[in-house]
Amino acid sequence: MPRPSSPLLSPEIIGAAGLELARAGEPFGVNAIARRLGVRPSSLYNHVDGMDGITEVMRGRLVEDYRVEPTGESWDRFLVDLLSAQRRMYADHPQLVPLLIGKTITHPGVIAAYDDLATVLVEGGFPEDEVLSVIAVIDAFAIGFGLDLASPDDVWEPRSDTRTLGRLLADADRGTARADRTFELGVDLLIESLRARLRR
Amino acid sequence: MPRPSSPLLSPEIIGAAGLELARAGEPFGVNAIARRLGVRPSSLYNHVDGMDGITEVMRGRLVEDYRVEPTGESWDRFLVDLLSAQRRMYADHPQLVPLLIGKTITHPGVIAAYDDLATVLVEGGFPEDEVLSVIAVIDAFAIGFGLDLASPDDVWEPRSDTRTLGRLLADADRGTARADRTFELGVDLLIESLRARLRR
DNA sequence: GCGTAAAACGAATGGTGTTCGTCAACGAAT
DNA sequence: ATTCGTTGACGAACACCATTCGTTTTACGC
Repeated sequence: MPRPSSPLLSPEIIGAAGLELARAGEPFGVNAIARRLGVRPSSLYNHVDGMDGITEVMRGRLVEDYRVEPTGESWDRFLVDLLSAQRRMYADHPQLVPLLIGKTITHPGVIAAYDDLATVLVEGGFPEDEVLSVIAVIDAFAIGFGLDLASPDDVWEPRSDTRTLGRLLADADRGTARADRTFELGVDLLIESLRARLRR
Repeated sequence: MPRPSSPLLSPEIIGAAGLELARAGEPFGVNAIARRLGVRPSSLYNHVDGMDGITEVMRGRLVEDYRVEPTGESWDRFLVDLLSAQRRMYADHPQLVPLLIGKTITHPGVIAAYDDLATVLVEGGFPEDEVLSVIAVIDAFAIGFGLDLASPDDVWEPRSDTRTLGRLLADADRGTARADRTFELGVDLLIESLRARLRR
C-alpha cells in the first residue's frame, strides 16, 4: 500500500492517537500508535521525528487542550482556575509527566501560557524579581497534586503497628474524595500565603 | 560459571547497583545492572522478582538513605528538614520519580517515616482530620520541587515576543541558584500558611 | 505526460525484560 | 565418604520496543 490517495497520517493524527492511548492508560509508544492507526511503525517516521517528535506534538496539543485564559478578574481567581486545569491535565495523563518535565520549554503556546501567568502576577502587584519563583512554586504545586490525584485509592497500607498513621487512616476519606480535599487545602494554603506576602 | 563459592549477587547488591546507575544518570534496567555487576541478566532472577522487585529494593534503600528523624524540637523545624531531604532525594534521582509514586506504600521503613510526620503534626496541634491532607500537600511540594531542581538550567526559551516573561527572564537567576530561591520561597509560603492555619 | 517527491511497506538491527533448561558447585543426610 | 537435593550461575529463546534503510507505487508540480 504505497502512498494512499488520501493521506492516512499526519503529525496531528499521530499525536492525537498517542494522547488517546495515554488517556486510556495504555502504552503509547511508536508501535502502539501505529497499531491503533492501522499502519506499520516505520510509516510514522515519514511524518514525525521518532518518539521524541511524537512527544513534542503531544505536549503541544496537551497544553492547548488545557489552556486557561485570564479573565482579567483577579490574579487569585485566575490562579485557582489555572491550578485546577493543570491538575486535571497531569492527572489525566500521569504516565507522561516524565515527558512534560525536565525539558526546556520552547513551544509558542506553552510560552504564551506562562506569559499570561507572569503578566497577571505582575499586574497583581508581585515584585518582578519574585514572579518567576512564584511561577515555579505554582508549577511544583500543579505537578504534585496531579500526581496525587493519579495515585491509588489507598496511598498507605501499614502492615505493622503505627503510633498515629493507622488511627488517622481508619476514619479518613479515600480515593477521589481524599485527593479533592487535599487539593482544596493546598490551594487554600498557597493562595492565602501569597495574599499575605502581597500585603507585607 | 555455575554456582560460585562466594555468592556474587544478592538483593542488596542488585539494588545498590541500580541506585548507583540512577544516580549517575544512566539507565538502570535489568541488563544495565547485570552488565555493571559482570553477570548475565538472567542471573538476577535468582535473587529478585524481575524489574519490579528491583525497584522495590531500590525504593527501600532510598528512603533509608534520606530518612530524617524528628528532633522533638518543633513541627515546623522538622518540616523544613524533611522537605529538604526529600527534595534532594527526588532531585538526585529524577528518573525514578515515576517508580516511587503511584504505588501503594507498604514498605515498613516508609510507613514509619510517614508515621513520624503524622505524629509530629498531631502533636503540633493540627486537627486530626486534616493531618493526612497536610501530609499529602507536603508530598506534593517535595515532588514538585525535586523535579524543579532536576529541570534544565533554562526552563523557558521564548523564541517569539512576550509581554512580560522575556523581560523577567532577562535579569533572573538560573540553574541551581534559581531552583534554590524557588525552594526557599515555597517552603516559606507553606510553613507560613500552615502556621496561620494553626492560629485560627 | 513526465519526473520527482511523498508515503506506505518489509526486512533488518540492536535494544529491552523475561522464561526456561542446563549444569556445576555447595551443604546436608546417610 | 558418598550420595542427593538445592543453589546459582549460564546460554538460548521469546516477545517486545524504537529505529534505519531500501523498495515500490502513487500523487503532484512543471
